[in-house]
Amino acid sequence: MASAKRDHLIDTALRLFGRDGYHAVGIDRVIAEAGVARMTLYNHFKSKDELILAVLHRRDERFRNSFMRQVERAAPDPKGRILATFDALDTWFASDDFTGCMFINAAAEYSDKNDPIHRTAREHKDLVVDYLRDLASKAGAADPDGLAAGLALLTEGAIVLAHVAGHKDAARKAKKAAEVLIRDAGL
Amino acid sequence: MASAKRDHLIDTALRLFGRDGYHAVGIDRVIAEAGVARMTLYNHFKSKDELILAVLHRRDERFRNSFMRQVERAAPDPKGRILATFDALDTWFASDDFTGCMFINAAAEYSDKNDPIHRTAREHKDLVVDYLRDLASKAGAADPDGLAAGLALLTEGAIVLAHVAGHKDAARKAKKAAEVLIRDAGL
DNA sequence: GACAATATAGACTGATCTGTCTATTTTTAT
DNA sequence: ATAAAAATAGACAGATCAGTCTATATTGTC
Repeated sequence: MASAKRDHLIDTALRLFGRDGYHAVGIDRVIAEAGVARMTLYNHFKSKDELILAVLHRRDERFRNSFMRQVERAAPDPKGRILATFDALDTWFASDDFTGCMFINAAAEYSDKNDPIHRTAREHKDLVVDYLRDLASKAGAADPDGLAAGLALLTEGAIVLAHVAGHKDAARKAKKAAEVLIRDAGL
Repeated sequence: MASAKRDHLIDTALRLFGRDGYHAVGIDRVIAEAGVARMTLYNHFKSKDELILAVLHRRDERFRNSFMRQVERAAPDPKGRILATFDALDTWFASDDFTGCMFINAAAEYSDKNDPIHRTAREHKDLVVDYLRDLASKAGAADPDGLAAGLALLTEGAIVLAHVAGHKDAARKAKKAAEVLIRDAGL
């Protein structure tokens, strides 16, 4: 299953889909940029949709191994980690190749809720909420579900305003609002 | 400029682009669904991109004449109107044809910040923030900019979680968080 | 070195894409 | 009624789309 070519194809497709979208990027461009033969792609993936799914899974995996780890490195305590979440967002938004969230963008292009691509996007967002709920719970919030919901709203809102509206300070604004919610939760 | 055919084309395209996305919907499908000749479309719009821009402008206009008016009808005072914003969101999310925000989705497919389509999406989001800032200011918030930013984050976050994650209660959760921010702003 | 697995280039299908052109018909306004 | 404007159907161009097939070449493994 795992192979160097397959890996390289996923990485290339991730970059292209992330920048230009899923429908706008054709198979031809993926294989050209990857420097790989057409049949190599189709030997590793049954279809373009399968490639997109592999891309989203890799993105999700990177989120866990990069974003989450960054938060965990930044602070030892749950409350500190909640706040560090918004610092990590800020870093992400500031990167040159920031083109929004691949899952939000995927759901935009595949609006059918039963489409595996949309479903994968949903699963990722549920993971984010679960992560925040876990932190809220460990931090001893009065209502962990409520706090997690508020934090998730601020997180997703920040991604949208940073990408769509170009608000460079979206993460910092979100952090300030998060501090209010955290205080309200008794922390 | 204005004509019945042109109007009908914009409405049809709005429905199709809104449901299936911008790249996924071709000119052929727009004219077929609109029951209009090919050249009729190209006589009214120079290109597909021009049609998309017309669609976004109509969507923005409908937002002002529908969403904003709904909020203004719901409450006479600024604070009440801020809260009514989230009720209006809730109604929107509950509609059968809810497929997310056309501006967020447009920015997803046209990530180049200088693309007129992306720019139009940005302008719409700025309008939303301006509207919330006006309400926050009139309500007498200590820091209208800060409150407006927080409310905008909750608004956009709710749209994303309702669409991508299918969270039916996103608007109500956002309203609860908004109440906390409003209280913190001294209202 | 031999064998099997993997990758290669590129032709090919059939569909779809945006946009142009023409020749004819319908609508509108005077 | 007549002239001008708008809409029509449909062919056409040239590009691109996803996906299949084949025949050759390059790998990696024992």
